Amino acid sequence: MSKTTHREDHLKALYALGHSGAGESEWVSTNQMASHLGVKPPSVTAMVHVLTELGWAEHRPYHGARLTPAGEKLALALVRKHRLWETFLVERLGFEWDEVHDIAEQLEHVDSVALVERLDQYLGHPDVDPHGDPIPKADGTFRNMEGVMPLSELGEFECAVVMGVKANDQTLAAMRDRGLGLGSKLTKNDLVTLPQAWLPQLMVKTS
Amino acid sequence: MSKTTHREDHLKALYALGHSGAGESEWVSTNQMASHLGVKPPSVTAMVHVLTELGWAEHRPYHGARLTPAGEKLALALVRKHRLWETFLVERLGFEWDEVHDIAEQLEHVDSVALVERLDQYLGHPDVDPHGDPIPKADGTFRNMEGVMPLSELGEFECAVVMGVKANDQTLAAMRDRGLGLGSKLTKNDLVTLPQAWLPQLMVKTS
DNA sequence: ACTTTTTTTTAGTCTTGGCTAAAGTTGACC
DNA sequence: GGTCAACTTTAGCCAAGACTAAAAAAAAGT
Repeated sequence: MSKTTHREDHLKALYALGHSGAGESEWVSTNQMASHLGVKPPSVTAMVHVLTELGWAEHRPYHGARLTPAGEKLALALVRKHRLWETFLVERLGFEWDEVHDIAEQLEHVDSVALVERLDQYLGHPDVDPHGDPIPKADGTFRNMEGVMPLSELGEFECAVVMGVKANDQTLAAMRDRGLGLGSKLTKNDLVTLPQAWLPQLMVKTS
Repeated sequence: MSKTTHREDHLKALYALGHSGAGESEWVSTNQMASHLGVKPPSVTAMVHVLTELGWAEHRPYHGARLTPAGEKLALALVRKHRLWETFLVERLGFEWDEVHDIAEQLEHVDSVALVERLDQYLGHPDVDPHGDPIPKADGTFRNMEGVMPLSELGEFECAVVMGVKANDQTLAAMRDRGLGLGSKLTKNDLVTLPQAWLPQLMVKTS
């Protein structure tokens, strides 16, 4: 991996782990990043220092790290690229939604602003990727995701529509085998017939 | 750059410099490779040793290096990827032929056999890239390029068609400004009106 | 054929990012 | 509040690939 790719991977980890909730960028521990990146903690400490030097992250020793606004902007651009490529792979090349993550992981590091913008245009400025995750616009704004929540947190409902999925490739493939996809309609009955592990992973909206 | 990317770049250099003529893989000097890759000769020597270890090249000290059949196969796969991506960028994303080399240089290192094959299919199994260079098939075979030669080597002719261009991005842009492209028709008159430096770069076929 | 120049390789150093082992902090539990 | 466990950082080492400077080989000139 290039110097740049390494930095980008750590930026993305910081972003991914610091935005699990709905709020602002949260402090992320070295251990969390290390296990997320498949690397040992000391390596993360070293890279966090580099990101700090670059003004992309701040570091409170023994406490954690988080993105600066500048770092957040860069991270969002990476998320944008990743999700646009995933959309391309599924919509245009005919891949399944469980096959595209690793390929997009490589494509997102290609460095060309013109390429991203042309790809976005070619795809018709999509709002969400094949997993229902919103695609940031070039200015960093997001599609509004109000009313979407995990199926496990839904109380009483009659009918819900799948708006997104948070799962690994293996689970995604299993869901596909079951006929589940974006837009699938669910009823109360599915709460007991679907694998229980899937309930927090299925992001739905009542209709 | 990753370890793999570095190796691939040296393989490609070996391929590009060893196939200028029509014959088999020729011996390439360390200096040639170094200047082609923008690197100093000792770095090339080191990498050639690595490629030799891997069975992709052979090295005759103080004489040069050349690809083994295994290395040639890998190099051809890289050329295939590069030219397919260039075709995608021009045909689908609307880039100009002088804008795509550097982007394709990055895209070609993405590692996924399925991606290349789907891309090839999506593009309709093109025979040549936007510069008229033949795109190797998955099995390594090429489109037949008989009868195509540099305009400078053409003797008497009435009308010639541009089948390919061997030029850097700057020259490509200048040719585009002149209205030159694949399929452009040329006459004897163009031999004197066109910049003389272009004559060996324009690959043509009499019609 | 011998010397000189050019090219190539070897030797040794630097940078970047990874690792293990040891030292330093933090926080939790009595 | 003291001790202990968990987590984080520092220290020191390795690998890969780049570089410069020096040695070795090949090529060229006389």
